[in-house]
Amino acid sequence: MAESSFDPSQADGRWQRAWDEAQTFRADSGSSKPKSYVLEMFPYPSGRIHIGHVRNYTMGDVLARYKRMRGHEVLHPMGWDAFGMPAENAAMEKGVHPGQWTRANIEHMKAQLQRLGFALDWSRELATCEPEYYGHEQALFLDLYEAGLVYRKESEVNWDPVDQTVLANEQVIDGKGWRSGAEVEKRKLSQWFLKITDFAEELLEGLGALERWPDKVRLMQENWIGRSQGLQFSFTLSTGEPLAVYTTRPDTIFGASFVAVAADHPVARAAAQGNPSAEEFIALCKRGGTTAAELETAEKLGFDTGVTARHPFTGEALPVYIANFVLMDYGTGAIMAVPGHDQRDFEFATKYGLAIPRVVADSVAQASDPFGVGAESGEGVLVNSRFLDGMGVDEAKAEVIRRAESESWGEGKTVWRLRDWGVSRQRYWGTPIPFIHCATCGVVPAPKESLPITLPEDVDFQTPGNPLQRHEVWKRVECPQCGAEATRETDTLDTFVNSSWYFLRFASQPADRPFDPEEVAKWLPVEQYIGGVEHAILHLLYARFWTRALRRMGRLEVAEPFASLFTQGMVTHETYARRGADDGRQSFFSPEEVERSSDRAVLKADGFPVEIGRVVKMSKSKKNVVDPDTIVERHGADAVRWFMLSDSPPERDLPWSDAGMEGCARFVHRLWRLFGQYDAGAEGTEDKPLERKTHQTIAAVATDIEALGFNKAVARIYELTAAVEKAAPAASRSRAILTLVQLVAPMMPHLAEEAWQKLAQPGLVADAPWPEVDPALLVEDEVTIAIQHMGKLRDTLSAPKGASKADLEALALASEKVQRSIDGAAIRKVIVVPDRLVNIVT
RNA sequence: GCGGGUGUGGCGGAAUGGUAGACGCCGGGGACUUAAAAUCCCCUGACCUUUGGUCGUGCGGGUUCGAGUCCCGCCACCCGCACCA
Repeated sequence: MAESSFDPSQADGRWQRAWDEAQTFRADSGSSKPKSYVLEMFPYPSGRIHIGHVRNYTMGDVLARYKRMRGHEVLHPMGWDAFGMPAENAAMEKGVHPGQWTRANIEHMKAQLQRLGFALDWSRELATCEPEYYGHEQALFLDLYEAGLVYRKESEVNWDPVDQTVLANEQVIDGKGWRSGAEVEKRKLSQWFLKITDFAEELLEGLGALERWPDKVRLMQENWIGRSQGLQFSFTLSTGEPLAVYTTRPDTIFGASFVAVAADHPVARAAAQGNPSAEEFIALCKRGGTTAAELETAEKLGFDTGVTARHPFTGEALPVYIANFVLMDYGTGAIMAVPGHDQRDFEFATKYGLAIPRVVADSVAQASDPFGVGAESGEGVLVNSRFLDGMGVDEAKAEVIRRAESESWGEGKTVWRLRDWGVSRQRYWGTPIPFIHCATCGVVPAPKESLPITLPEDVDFQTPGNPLQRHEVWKRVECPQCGAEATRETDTLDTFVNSSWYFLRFASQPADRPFDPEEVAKWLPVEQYIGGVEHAILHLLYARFWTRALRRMGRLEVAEPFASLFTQGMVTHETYARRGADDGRQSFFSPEEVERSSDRAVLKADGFPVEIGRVVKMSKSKKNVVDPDTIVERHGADAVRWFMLSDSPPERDLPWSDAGMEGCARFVHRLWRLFGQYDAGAEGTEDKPLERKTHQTIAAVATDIEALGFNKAVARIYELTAAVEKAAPAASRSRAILTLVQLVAPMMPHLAEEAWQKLAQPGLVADAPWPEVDPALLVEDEVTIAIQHMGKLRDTLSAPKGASKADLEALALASEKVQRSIDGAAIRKVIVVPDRLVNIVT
C-alpha cells in the first residue's frame, strides 16, 4: 500500500459531510434498539466556543459513539442556553440588539462545534431565546401556577440607587454597583416564586436512588436542602409580645445569654419607631450585598433594643439584639443565642461583652472549664442545665422538646434550609412571565391562547433598568377577566428555568405542546449527563424539581431526569504577566504573544522575559485562553479531541500545554502510518502474546469508556499501538491493526473513517460494531510475584498463575536476594497473597 | 464564614490495603540525513560507598506483616453559597 499522509484539513470536512448526508447521528425514537440519551450541558452562546466546551462535548461524544457501536440507538442533541445578561451587556456596550447578538453567536459557535466532528443530532437543535421554546415554557409556568406551585411575595434585591437598576450578585463588587460605583442597597420587590420547598423532602429522599451520581454532588445537595430537627418556641418579651425563635440546638437552652432578630424582623422595626439610632443600625444592615458569603464574612454587628425576653426555664431576662447575621428567610428570623456552643454567637457575645455560659462539656467534672479561642459545637455531656445535666446532646435535645410540648410553650419542628426559588428578573432578555396586572382583578394569568407572549423588538438599552417596563405599547393589554385596560408583567424568568426542562424538549418537539409524554418516556432518563461541578447544586436541583413537579401534575412518568451524572474539571493554563513599574499592577499576555521554552517565557514583541504565573482556569481577564479554532486548524479535530481525553482524569482540571497538544498530533500520524501496514492477506505464525494484548485492550478500553476513564483508555491504546508496531507481520498483527481502528473510532472519528475506507472495510466505522472480546485470551498464565522481607521488596519472581501458597513460599525462600536480606534470622511468619506477593516476617 | 473537593517525579498522571511512578509531555544520548525537519531506538524520582542500598505519594501522628490507599489532627489550593451561566 502506498504511503500517503493523513491530512485532517481534507479528511475532517469530508467525513463530517458524509455523516451529515447519511444522517448517521439522527436519533430514531421508533428504533427497536435499546435507547441511550447522552447529554452534555448546553452552552451559553457567549460568542466563541471555549476549550472547556470542547472537553465537555468530546467526552459526551466518545460515549455517544461508543454506545452506537454497542448497538444502541443514541440521542445526542445540542442546543443553546440563549437568554441571559451578557446579551444585554453587549446591547449596552455595542448598541446591538440582544437577539441579533445571540443569534450571530449561535451561528458562529455551531460552525465551530461542527468542525470538531461531534456525533450530534442537529435536527433537534433548539435555542431558549426563540418563541418556539419559551412559549412552551410560558405554558408550563401557567400549568405550575394552576397546580399551586407559583406565587408572589416580597423579596430583597440589590438596588443600584444611581443607575436605578436591580443588580445581579456578580454586578455587585465590594458592596458597590459595577457601573455606577454607588453603594448598593437592599430593596424589597414583589416577585414570582416557585414552591420548590414543597418538594424538599422528595428531592432529599430521591438522592438515595441516584446511585450513578458522584457522592460529592449528592452530599452537596443534601446539605443545601438541609433538613434539620429542632425546637420552635416563643419567648415572652418585656413588651408583652411573643417572639418565636427556632433552634437546632434545644439542648443548649440553658446556655442562651441573649436573643437576636433579623434587621427586617417586626421586633426590629418596632424598636426603630422613634429611635433614630436603631433606625440607623437597620439602615446599616441594609447596605451591602445580599449574598450569604458576604453576610457571613461581614463583622458581626448588633444593636441592643432595650427589650428583654423571658427565658422559659430560668425566667431570666435576656437582652434582645438586632443582629446583622440573623436571616429573615431562615426559621423565624429570630434566634436564641448560645455563645458557648455557636461560633457566630460567640463572636457576637465577645464583641458586646455578653455572658458565655458553658452547658456542654467533655465530662460532668469539666462543667466550669473556660472556653478557648472559640465556641465548642461538638458532642459532650450537658452541664449547668438543671434536669439535663449528665445527658448526651441528642438525649437532651429530645428531652427539651418533650417538655416544651407537654408544657405547650413550644414544639419540635423540621426546618429546611432550602428556600423557595425566586424566578423574577427585572430584565429584558428572558422569558416574559405570562401574567397580567389589572387594577380591579389583580394579578391574572395570561390566557393560554395568547401564548407565546413574545418580547418586543423595539427596545433601547441606553437607559439603565428594564426596557420592558418602559415599553408602554408592549405593556398595554386587555384584562382577560374584565376586559379593562391592564398591563403585562414586565419581569422575565430566571435563565435556570430555561435549563430546567430543555432535556425534555430535546426528546420530543411537538409544535402545539412543550413535549409529548410518550416520546419523552422513550428516551428519559438521560443515560449520561455531563457538565461542570459548578452546576452541582442549583441547575441540577432545579431540573430535578421541575421534573418532579411535572410528574406530580401527571405530565411525566419519570421522577429523576438524569440517571447518571458526571462532573468534569476545567481546562487551565499558566498565565504570563508583567508588573507595571509605576502601579505594580499585573498586565497579562496571551500564550500567542509569548515564546515558551522549558524554563522561561519571553514576550515575542521585545524578547524580554515575562513572569510565568500560576496555572488557573482559562479566562479572558487573565488572557490565558487558547482558541479552539486555531488549534483545530493547526492539528485537526482528532488531535484536539485526543488531547482533551489524554492524561488528566476527566473529573480533574486539564492543564493546557502546547507540547502535549503536539504530542497528540504526532500520535494521529503515527497511527496513520501503522494503519498503512495493514495487510488483508497476511500469513505467518500466530502471535499469541499480541492477540492477548489486543483482546485485553478491547476489554480494558470498553470498561474505561463506560466509566468515563478516558485517560486510562488512551494509555491502553498507546500500549497496544507500541505492541503492534513491534510485532512481526502476521495475520494477528493485521487483525490488531483493524481492532485499533475500531478502538480509536469514538475518539478520533475522522482518522478512523479514513482508515476504515483505506482498509476496504464496509460502510462507515461509525456504524461498525465494537470488536468482540475472546474471554479465553484475557487470562495470563504466568504472573510476577513480589517477594518482600518485612514489607520491603527484595525480589520479584515469575510463577504460574494459581500456584499454591506452599509453592510460592518455597519459591520465595529459595531466592538468593531474600536469603541475603534475612541473613539467618528466625522466620516468624510468612504471608502469601496468591498471584501477588510473599512477605517474610522475621 | 459555611458546605463540598483536591494534593504522587521537572509536568499531566497510573496503582481491588500488596512490586509506587503504567501511559503521555519535557529533558538527555544515539541512529538515519550533506544538513535540518520528520521518524526510530535507548535513558530519565532523589540520594549514596552503584551486580547493591537508603529515602520518597502536602505536613504531623496512628492502625497493619504491609499504607498513596484506612483512622485522627493540621496546611495549601479549587468549586459552590440561591440574580453569572
